[in-house]
Order: sequence, then structure tokens, then C-alpha cells
Amino acid sequence: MDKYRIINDSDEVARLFEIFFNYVRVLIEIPKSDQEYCRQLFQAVFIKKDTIIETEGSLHKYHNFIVSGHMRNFHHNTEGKEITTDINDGPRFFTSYYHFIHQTVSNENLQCVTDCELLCISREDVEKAANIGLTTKEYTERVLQYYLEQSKQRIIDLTTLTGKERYLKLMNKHPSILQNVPLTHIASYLGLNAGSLSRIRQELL
Amino acid sequence: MDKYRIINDSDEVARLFEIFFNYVRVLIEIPKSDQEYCRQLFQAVFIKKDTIIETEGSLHKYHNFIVSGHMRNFHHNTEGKEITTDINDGPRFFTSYYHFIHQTVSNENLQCVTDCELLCISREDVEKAANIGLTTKEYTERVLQYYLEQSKQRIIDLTTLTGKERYLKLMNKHPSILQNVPLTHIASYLGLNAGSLSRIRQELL
DNA sequence: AACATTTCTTCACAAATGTGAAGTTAGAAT
DNA sequence: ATTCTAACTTCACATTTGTGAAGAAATGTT
Repeated sequence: MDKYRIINDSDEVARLFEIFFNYVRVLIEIPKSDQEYCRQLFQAVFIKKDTIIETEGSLHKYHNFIVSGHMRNFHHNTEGKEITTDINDGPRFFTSYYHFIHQTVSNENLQCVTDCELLCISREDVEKAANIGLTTKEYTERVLQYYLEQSKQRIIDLTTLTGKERYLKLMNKHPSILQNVPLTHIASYLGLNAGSLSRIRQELL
Repeated sequence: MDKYRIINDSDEVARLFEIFFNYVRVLIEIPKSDQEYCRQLFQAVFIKKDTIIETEGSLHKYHNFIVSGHMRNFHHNTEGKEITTDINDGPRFFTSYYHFIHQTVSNENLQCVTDCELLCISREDVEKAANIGLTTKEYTERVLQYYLEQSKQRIIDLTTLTGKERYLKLMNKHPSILQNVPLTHIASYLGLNAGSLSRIRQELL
């Protein structure tokens, strides 16, 4: 079975875009004409569990929107250990922002932890859309700001909360992550040892 | 003695702007005409040690550039405890980015920890400059991106390094912070208890 | 079903960090 | 100089987290 599969069925594609526009609408209203253009630029794909869609040491080509499923962002530290820096579920954009913006060789990997339905747009098409004067630019700014706000909160959590508190917070905000993503990755994301996380979970029973 | 003092002496002002443009030049080249306009928009001020220039519960009015001195960003958590989220020395921009952009009531305080020389521009003037088509907008984006990159690295450090390693890293990158900022604030910034930081310092002797 | 692989848990011990009180030092204020 | 306050250290003890090995459980593969 293939790891990638382009979704062609028009009903399926329509369903994905409906979720996409519902998500985007919260941040910014998109005119009908722009929506039509989006349907041309984004490609709908199904990606199998565990597939890595962008790898370290390369230029990341796509800006990805998770319609359904779970993804993580990870890299290898100097000792070769995997460090998971981000985990999220759809619907939501999920990209290695810094490298996508700077067009520098990335040191990060984007992996679909579960089966995923994605809407992907290439870097060039993002720019094409921005040049035509679509609402893209404004939207990109908001996505960046949202990401910044998330990072800020995460720093506060890491400096002020205990491991147990961070775990509970994640459990409350994203219960589906706990049910779908291996605890090894969650431990790394929370800044905990796998064994320590296991102990924390035990204490909560 | 006043806490704020507008710097009028033209030689002094010239010195501050020289440092400012030298800093900015690294990220983006500013045309002479724009530089002249900057001199009109930014105000040079001297601010005394310990003065808080923007407070929580208000709209932050200025975008601040530290020419010399040390500043910190802090807020109070639900238990009323001070949490220091950012510390830096000049030359460098230092602002509560999220709230400045969103123009929402801030929950953060900006404090000059030592005597500071600042160049400050009001929110309205930033927009004014952007509308006139100055290089401002592009520059603001880069500042934001830089801030994002910093946040990302800080998250990695908090999840993967021990307290001692984080302390050493700060010591190497910003030795002047250790000599000028109270350890209480540095401990909070590093996510450590003041006593623990003291112990770590002792072990390094 | 049988096997292999990954994920998760458990354990005992080590190391790191938190806590609050007490004491010391250093600076600021008068 | 004296006093006052804030900053820093120190200590003993509690709590949290790390570590690596071993085993149990779950999942995937053939």
C-alpha cells in the first residue's frame, strides 16, 4: 500500500475543503473567488501512518493543512536522539514555519503519526497567491502570530509547571493526542523522560 | 531625580542613532531618506534603573529599542508571583510583541533593570511609517521572525537541557546579563528556583 | 497461529530541583 | 556612619525527575 495517495474523488475533496474553509473562516473571511482559487492551489492527499513528508537536510516544499489526523515535528540532537518539538491534530496548519519562510535547508522532519488527510500548497503557489493580491498575506501573518502566542505560552508552562501539570494540561486541551500519539513522542514534547511520564500517568489513576 | 529624561543633546542623540542604524543594518539596508525620517519618529530617552515603562492592564504604546542597558519582561501568575519571561541587553528591540501587534490590553510589564538609553517609537508612528512605504514593514517581519526563532530555541533548551546547562548557555551568550540583572529574575527566566540557581553557581566554582 | 517489533510499564537507585528558614552580604537611603 | 532593605547564599530535607534494565502488553507481519 502506498504511503501517499492523491485524493481525486470530488465528494471527498469537497468535504476536505469544507473543513478547511470552516477553520480558516474563524481568523479571516475569504471571498468566494479566492476560495475557488484555493481549490486549484491546494492538493488533497491521504498519507499513511508513520510517513515522513518533509525531512531534515532538505528544503521543505509544502505548507500543510491537517484536515484530519496527527502530525509531529522532530529533529535529531547532537547525540542523535529524536527531539519532538511539536505535536498537533487537525484541523490546523502544520509546517516547519521558520524554514518554510526562510527557504533554508531544514533541520526538522514532519511526520504523520496517524493516517492523515492533508491539503498541501507549494511554496511557489503561496507566493503566487500573495502576488495576485489574495488575502493570503494577511492570513499568513495571523498564522504566524498564533504560532508565536503558542510558543510564548509553552515557554511559560515549561518554566513554571511541573511535568505532571504539563501532562494534565495537554490531556485537557488535546485529549485525542494522548490517544493517538506514542507516549515516547509526548514525553519528548513535554520535556520528560519516557519512564517519568509513565510514572506520572500511574500516579493519576 | 526623575525616572524618565528626554535626551536633547544633539551629540548624544547622534550617538544613539548611530548604534541603532548599525544594529538595524545587519538585517536590512535603510536608505538615507528613511534614516532621516527615523530620526524624527524615534525619541531618545534616558530611563533610570528599576523603572517600569509599560505595565500590565494597559495598552502598550511604544516599540522600544535598547541602545544600552538591560530590560526584562515579567507578569504575575495566578498566585501573584512574578514570572520573568524575557531578559535582554542592548542593542536590540525589546517589546511585548504580541500585545503591541494586537493592540490588546497587555498582561506584561516592561522594566529597565539597569539605567537604560532607549529609542522609542509610538504605535501610531510605526503605522504611519509603514503607510508611507518605508522599509518598516519588511523590517518588522524580520524582527518577528527573529523573535520566533529565539522562542523555538528556548523551548528546545527548556525541554532538553538541565538547569546547569541552561545557566551556562546564558552565561556564554550574555555574560553582561549575569553581571547586571538580579539572580532572582534570571532564575525565573531559566525556570529555576532562586536557591537552586545559587547552588548551581556554587558547584561551578 | 506464531513470531517479531514496538510501545508501555515497572523498579531500584541516582541525580536534580524545590522549599522555607536563617544568615550573610551588599547597596541604598537618611 | 548608621540604618534599612533587597539580594544572595546556605542548609537540611522533601519532592521530582532521570536512568537503564527488565518485563509485560499491544500491535503488526508472515
